[in-house]
Order: sequence, then structure tokens, then C-alpha cells
Amino acid sequence: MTAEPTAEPLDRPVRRHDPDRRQRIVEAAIGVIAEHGVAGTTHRLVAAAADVPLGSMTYHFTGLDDLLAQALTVHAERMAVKYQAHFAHVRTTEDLVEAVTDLVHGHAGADERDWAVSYELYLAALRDPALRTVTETWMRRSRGVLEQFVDAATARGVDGLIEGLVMHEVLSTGPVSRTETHEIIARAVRPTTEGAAQ
Amino acid sequence: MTAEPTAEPLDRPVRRHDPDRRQRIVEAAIGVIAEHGVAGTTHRLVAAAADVPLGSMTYHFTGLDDLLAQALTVHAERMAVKYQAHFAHVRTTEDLVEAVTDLVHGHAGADERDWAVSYELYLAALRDPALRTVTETWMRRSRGVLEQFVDAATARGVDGLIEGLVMHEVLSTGPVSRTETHEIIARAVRPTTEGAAQ
Amino acid sequence: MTAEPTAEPLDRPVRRHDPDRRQRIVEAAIGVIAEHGVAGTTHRLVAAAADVPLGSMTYHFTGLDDLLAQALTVHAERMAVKYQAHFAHVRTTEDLVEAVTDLVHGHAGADERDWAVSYELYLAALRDPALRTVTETWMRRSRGVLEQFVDAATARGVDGLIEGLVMHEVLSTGPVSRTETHEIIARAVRPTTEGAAQ
Amino acid sequence: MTAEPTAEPLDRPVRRHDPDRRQRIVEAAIGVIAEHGVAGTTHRLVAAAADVPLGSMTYHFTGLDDLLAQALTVHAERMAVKYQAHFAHVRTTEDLVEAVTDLVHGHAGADERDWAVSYELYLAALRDPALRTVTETWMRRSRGVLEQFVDAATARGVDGLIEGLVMHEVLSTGPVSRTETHEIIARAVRPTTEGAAQ
DNA sequence: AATGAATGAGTATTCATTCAT
DNA sequence: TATGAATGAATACTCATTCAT
Repeated sequence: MTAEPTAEPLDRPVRRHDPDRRQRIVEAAIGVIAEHGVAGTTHRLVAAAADVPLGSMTYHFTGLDDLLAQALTVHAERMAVKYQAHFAHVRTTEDLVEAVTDLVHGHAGADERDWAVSYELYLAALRDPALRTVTETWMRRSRGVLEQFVDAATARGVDGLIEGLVMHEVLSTGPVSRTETHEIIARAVRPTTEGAAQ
Repeated sequence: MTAEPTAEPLDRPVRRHDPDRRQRIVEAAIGVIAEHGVAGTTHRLVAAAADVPLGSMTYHFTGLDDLLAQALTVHAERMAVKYQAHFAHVRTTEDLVEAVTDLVHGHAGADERDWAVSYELYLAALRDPALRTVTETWMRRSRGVLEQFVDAATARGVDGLIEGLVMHEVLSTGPVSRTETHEIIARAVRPTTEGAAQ
Repeated sequence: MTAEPTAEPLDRPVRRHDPDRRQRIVEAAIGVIAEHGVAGTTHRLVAAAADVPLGSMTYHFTGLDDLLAQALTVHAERMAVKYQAHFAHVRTTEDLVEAVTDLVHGHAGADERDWAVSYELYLAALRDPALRTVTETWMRRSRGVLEQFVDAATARGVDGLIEGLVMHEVLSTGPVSRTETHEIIARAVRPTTEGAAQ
Repeated sequence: MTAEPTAEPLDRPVRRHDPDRRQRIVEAAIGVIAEHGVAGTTHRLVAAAADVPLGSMTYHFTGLDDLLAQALTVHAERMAVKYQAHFAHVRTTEDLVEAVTDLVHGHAGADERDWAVSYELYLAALRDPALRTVTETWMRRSRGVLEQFVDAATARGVDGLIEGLVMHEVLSTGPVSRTETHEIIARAVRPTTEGAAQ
């Protein structure tokens, strides 16, 4: 579009040496998945996003599946780290409830794009057994984080609750009451021994 | 090669008058989505599954998107009906806890295929605003069912919990303790006042 | 290249109805194989030769292999017919020797292109078992034709001799003596019972 | 990921001084041609077979055509040597008939792989004039060997017969009678004068 | 009203070759 | 001298959609 008076390097400066290319392609792929979904991710789109020629795609990756798997794996690891970091300063049960509430309301460093990619991973894992290890590792890590503060059963409940509430929040169009979320979560983190609580 | 003068073509009986064809195509589409995902659904696959000629696809539907939207809508309505039916006989709070536990553990008339299609719908709705009305209607109906037994906030919590637990169940490879699920759900359905009372 | 004052049908007249297309593609494929070899045969080349759009290739044939197999099969059948016709008027042993000599010297209705395609078929059959049936049928028919005039062993010898002499003729750059060929063949068609001949 | 300070890279021993590399690549190329055909031979396959880096290919050869030509030339020379050696001990006419029969029945030190490569060469020569010199030299040498025992015309006949019988043997799936082959060849090697005498 | 042949834009992928290191 | 990353042209193939019949 912009006029280029000199004839030579038409649109892309030659970049024969580019050590981080592989990594940049993976990053670009995550972005493309966020925007177009796994199904809409093509070599062409990723190549354009990473500003590399098309041939680089299959040079650095066995194929599109390989690239997608690597991108989703990196994303999952990144999400797990965010999750962990989000709970790093939790001390009391009330801290935990607050942290979970924040997480559901989008204050955990993960935006809607991140969740969209995560759901893409879930769906892909549903059909591709190779991706199951990625989702399982992630789920195990999430539970592990929660189990620092509550027992295993409660951790599973809270983890499921987070999953469902976030999904409904992402899919809903209207606003959601933070107070209500707080109350819902508070019930889930009560000590297992019901009798003791009453 | 040799002419066959007798009778009709063997493999596909001529279907001169076929009033349910449209509906049959939609059913076939749901099946194809379950098996191949929305991304893997093509006119050809659906036509083969419904045993109709390829030309029928764009004759009865404006395009693939149209067909997919109709199939996902039918599926969502069907799931909502199952959901409603599953809670039809609930009377007490304990009934409710049992019903939700059953639902999470796959005894609600919905199998993994159904959930797979549902997740396909979620993901599609994430990118296609036209499908949001479908998911919203479904969510509203689910909450409505639960609100017959508990207050709105609790309903939202239970609904989210169901969503998350089912998703984790579908994605997990190991078995899940039913007793644990029961306990988790029991906490979520306690009347709101109790939580506030402490 | 030629100026077209009217805006509409740019370069290819629309040809929506074209009943013999399949057949025309096969013919074109044979021509392309003759010119570029099996290895050099591409969908694009054949489509251009048949004057059909690229999409027609995989609409009418499962894939390139399918097309190649069909083209080679048609060629083999055609060659067998030529072979048979070439010996139709043979009555005496001398007729036979003359006919074979003619065949080796290129007067059997088959030109170098035909032989080139045949060798392509041989080589393809060497690697693709599915094509073996084609070459075997052809060989059986050739022998059958010769066995009308001589015993089976002699037929095998003459058939082999034809094969080798034609191949060397096709590969050689210099001229070959017809008298010599005649003499070589005459020996091969002598009656099997050596004692009787002397 | 973790740095390995000790020793050398494990999988490919560093080959600092490697004077036979060129030759090894040519050998590897012959093997790849035998297995995948000329059309299926790629730089990558040959490099892997020779266990040399991809860059070696175009470093040692001007291009793939160059490599193929050299490989086919080496193969032809090798075949000619085998041919010559196979007839080294022939003294009488009966020796010759026996030797040729052995050759057709696969006892000449050349297996089916060798013939496959030879046919690849023939076909390549059909389209590439540069390879014609290779096939012509080979043919001239074969005839020369036979002309040690019989006159030129007979040599041409026997050479053609060998070519054809071997090709049919390679392409056929059933067994072939050795006695029959012997008889066929015996007729071809009779002195020319006999044929003329009748 | 219904269909199957036709089409072209788009897809993943391969690979000979180039070139900076 | 030797190499492995890089590249772009070319490949087979898929498929939603169109349209003459």
C-alpha cells in the first residue's frame, strides 16, 4: 500500500538469520487460535502473523497438527503459571474465596482471549488423545494449587466451580453480580466436616 | 456396464415424496457434528449420513452455516428438555442433590456424544453472535429448572458447578468418586441464609 | 493474449454440460504420460491438456493414482488390440516372421510414444501391485495371439524377443538392419522339435 | 534442554575428514533409486541414506539431476561388469546357452533391485538424451561380450532375447520353466548359416 | 422441484535450491 | 570447507457453492 520508491526489497526484508523464529511462530499460532479458533487456524494465517514465509511452517513443524499441539501446550503451561501466581499470596480461607472470585470476574491476568484458547484446547483434547496429557497436566496442577488450602474433595469442587462459572461468564452477555459469586464460592470452600461447621 | 432393464436402481430407493427430508438432514448433521466436530462437518458427510443427494443440502438450507445453526439449535432444545425431565421428580433438597449427582455421573439421558456437541455449540457461540441466543436460552432454561427448588444465586452456583464437573469428568481419564461429587453438590445447594448465618 | 472487446467470457467458454469429460481426461492423461512420463504427470498438466478446470480432476477420479491407473489400463487394452490386429492376416509361418519383423520396425500401428507409455506402465507395475494385473493381462493376450501360430514355448520366446528388440530399437540412436531382424526372428519361430527340422 | 558439557553429539559422529563422502552419496542414491524409483528420489532421502547433512547434496553435486546421472552411470558400469564376468568362463556354444539361461533365471549376480534400477535408467534415457550415451555404452558392451562367441546378428538377437525374457520374468508373478528358457535360447544361438541353410 | 456435474478458491505439504554462518 | 536454516514455487487434494438439466 505504501509507495516504495526503490525497486528492490519489495515487501519483506530478507531475514535469513532469525534464531527465535520457531518460538515466534508458536506465539503467532496462539494468537491466531485465539482469533480464529483451532479450526480456522491455517499455515497461511500463522505465517502472516509471524511474518515468516509459508515454507517456514513445515520446516519447523511436522505439520499443522504438530504446530497446534505445541501452541496449545505452551498456552496451557502459561495458564497454569498464571493460575499459580494468582493464588500465591493466599493465606486465609477468606483470601482464597476472594482470589477465586477475582479469577471468575476476570482479574487473574487471563482475559477472554486466553479462555477462548483454553476452550479450543478442551475441544481439541476431546477428539485428540495426544492432547489429553496437556489438559490432564493442567487440571492436576490447578487442583494442586487449591489443595494447598483445602482438602482434595473441596479442591475438586472449587476447581469445577471455577470452570463452570468462568465458562458461563464468558458465554453470557449480561453482567454478573460479584457479591453473588463471592457467596457461591464461600459455600464451596467450607470445611468438609459439616457437623463441625454448624 | 451391462444394462439392467428390470426394476429400480438398487442402492438408493427413489424417494419421490419425502416430506421429512429437511428434518432428517438436521438429525444427520447433529450426528456428524458429534463425530467430526463443527469444523469437520461438510455437506458431503451430512448428505451421506442422511442418504440424500448432495444437491439437497443447498436446496433445503441457504448454506452450511445455516444447517449448522439449525442443528445446534435443535440439539440445545433437546438437551434442555432432557435437563428439565431429569429434575421432574425432584421434591426435597436431597432429591435435588441426588439428581445433580446423577447428572454429573452421566445418568441424565445424555451421553458423551451429547456433551461433545454441546461443547461444539459453546465454542461456536463464542465466535458467532447469532448462536449466543441459543446458548443464552439454554442457560436461562437450566437456571429456571433449578430455581424451582433453590434461590437464584444458588441456582447459578449449582448450574456452574454442573457445567464444570461434567466438563472435567468428560475430559478426565480416571474414575471419579460419586460420594465426593455428592458431598460437593450438597454444599452448593444449602440455603443461602446458612452461609450468611455464620 | 488476443484482445477481447466484450467484458464477459474471459478465456474459457463455460462448459457446464460435457458428457464425455471423464473419457477426454483419460485420453489427455495418456498423452501427458507419453510426453512427460508417469512421474511428470500432474493434475495441472492433464487438466490443461483436456481443457477442463483443475477441480474436474478429483471430481471424476479418486486421485492422481486412480487417473494414472485408468489411463495406463486403457493404453494397455488399446495396445493389445493393435497387437491382435497386426497378426490378424497371418496364415503361414513366413507371414508370422514378416509380421513380427514389421512390428519390431515400427509398422504395427504403434509409434514410439505408445512404447514409451508402455514402458512407463512396466515401471509403474514394478512398484504398484495393482498395475500387475494390467501387465499380466496384456502379456497373456500377446502370448495368446502368438499361440494361434506356434506352440506355447515358442510363443514365449517370440514374445520376449519382440519385447527386447523393440526396447533396444527404441533406445538405440542408429539404424537397425531389417534383414538382420528378419533372420533373428526366423530362428525363433522354428518348430520346437529340433530333430525334425534338420 | 539441559546442556551436555561432556563429549560429542551422540547420534551423528562428527566426520571431519571424509574423503569418500561423494562416493558414499552416489551409492546411497543407487539404493534410493532401487527403492523409490528415480521419480521418488529426493535430496532428503539420499542424504538420510548416506548419513550426511542435506547441505552436502548440493555441495558435492550441481543438482539432483547431476546426482541421478552419476548414480545411474555407476550402476550401468557395474551391471556391464557383472555381465562380462558372467560370461568369462564360457567356452562352447552349450556353455553360452547355459550362461544365458542362468542369467535369465537370476543367477548372474544381479537381483531384482538391480533390474529395477536398470529399467529406471532406460526410462530416464528415453527422455534425457544425456543418458543415452550411458545406455548405448552398456548395450555396446553387452553385444561385445556376446560377439566373442557368436556373430554380430546372433549377438543382437540373444541380447534382445535376454532383455525381453528378463523383463517378462521380473514382471510375471508365476514361475517360469527353466527347460523352456533353455530351449528358447538354444534356438537363438545356432550359427547363422544353419538358418540360411534351410 | 430436485439433482448431480461442475468449478475455483483455498488447504496442507514437499522439496530443490540458496545462502549466512 | 561445510552446513543447516530458510524459501517459494509447485504439488495433490477438498469442498461450499452454482447451475443446466
